[in-house]
Amino acid sequence: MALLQSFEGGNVRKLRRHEVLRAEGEPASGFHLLLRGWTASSITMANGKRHLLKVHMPGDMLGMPGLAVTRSPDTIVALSSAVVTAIPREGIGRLFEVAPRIAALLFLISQEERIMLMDRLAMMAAASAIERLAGVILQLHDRAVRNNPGLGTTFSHPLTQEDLADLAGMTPIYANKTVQRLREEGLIIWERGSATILNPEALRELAGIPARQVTRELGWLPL
Amino acid sequence: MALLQSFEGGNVRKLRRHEVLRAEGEPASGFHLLLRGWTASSITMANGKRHLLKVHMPGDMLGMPGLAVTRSPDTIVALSSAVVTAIPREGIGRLFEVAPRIAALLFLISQEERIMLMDRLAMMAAASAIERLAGVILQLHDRAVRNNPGLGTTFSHPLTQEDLADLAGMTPIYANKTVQRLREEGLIIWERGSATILNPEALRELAGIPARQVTRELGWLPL
DNA sequence: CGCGTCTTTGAGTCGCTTCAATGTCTGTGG
DNA sequence: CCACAGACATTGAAGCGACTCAAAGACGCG
Repeated sequence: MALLQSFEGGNVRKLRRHEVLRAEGEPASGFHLLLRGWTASSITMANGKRHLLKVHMPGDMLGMPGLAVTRSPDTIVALSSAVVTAIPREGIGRLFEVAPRIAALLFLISQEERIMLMDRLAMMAAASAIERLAGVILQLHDRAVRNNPGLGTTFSHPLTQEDLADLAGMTPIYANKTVQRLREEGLIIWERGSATILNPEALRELAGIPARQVTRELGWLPL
Repeated sequence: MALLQSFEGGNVRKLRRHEVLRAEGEPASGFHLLLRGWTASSITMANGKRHLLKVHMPGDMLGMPGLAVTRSPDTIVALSSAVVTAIPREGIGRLFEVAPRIAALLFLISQEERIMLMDRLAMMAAASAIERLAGVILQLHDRAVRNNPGLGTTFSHPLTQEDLADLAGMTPIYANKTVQRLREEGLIIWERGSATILNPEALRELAGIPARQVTRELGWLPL
């Protein structure tokens, strides 16, 4: 990450909540690193419905898939006030030349991202509303913990219930009713600004997708 | 692709239809290259429902995301009789050392895969059954064309309507009814073994996600 | 020719959406 | 410090899209 930042040109940008960093269809020739705050990647369909693909937390790389296509496939929007730094694609090119191990790690991170998308895809396509919502909240917590080891079962977030609905693929009204069901069953606490996982095991079983464990054995990577 | 094959040890394997190459949860220390036939990647959830994440066609790399985790996240199953060749992860490691440009191209392919998953995710979460099915069939055709430029609007496939249902996230019964709606509206022909896109524009508009164009400008990659 | 796989059809039910309205919080200006 | 406005959360009722259950037809393979 520090190495990546060394390729930037001090190109830091501050975003206010709801401000768009990059819209679908715009040409894009690089990606961004999220330094502070939360952002999200979304796709708006021809039928007008919006879906939040992923929520980004500090340390995440934004807009990487856009490197492969001429026009940005997704819209990147700030969920809270946020700070990002732009990284030109030439930085990635250099990385593959001078730091093959880092490049390979970046490759592995992309595979992890694929797995997260695969899990979300399976859930959205084959799970009920309450299962989907359980999965979404669980994934948020998992990622909050990963970015901040030592975090307990409570994490803070800037999400509205409408954001949650767009993440879980349902109506805000039904998201509200489903949150209440999860509350009544003693699985979570959900309030403005923060959430708590009360029963991680039950929640994960409800979500229906197992926790993934990242490979630690990396001897096959270049040095 | 030829370079990748040079890393294999003649480790070719033939699969019969419905045979599983690699099941969810199994440890896996490499990936595969599909030489002939079609396979698919699927996830089965705790509630028992199966979802087909992606259909693979000859030339596709199978099980790449598994490199990042200790246990295979998905099940790879043959949709027709198929031939694959195993590629150990050490091959990938070497690639990043000796062929940075190829490694970078592999990285870009992973980003394309991410975009395909993002599109599918948005569709499954935010589109109606007929829109989802239109999108699925369109993506199959797009990929068939990409693997075989010069192909017209008809492509052959080994998919049953149940496979189609698992791809589009719906019941086989409803998939059947939805296929018939698409037929009645003159958008497609769907029969055992082959399919034809009758009205690509209308189908794409129905699907609600624009066609993506791959970057041709690759000057920023290492040589 | 017959059996298994796949496709098609119909009826009843339920999960989720839509529409409409009320209640509650948060920040901001007077 | 209070009043107000806008954003967000909550509630209820009606409607529809997709599922479930059940059964019959068609295809293709041995």
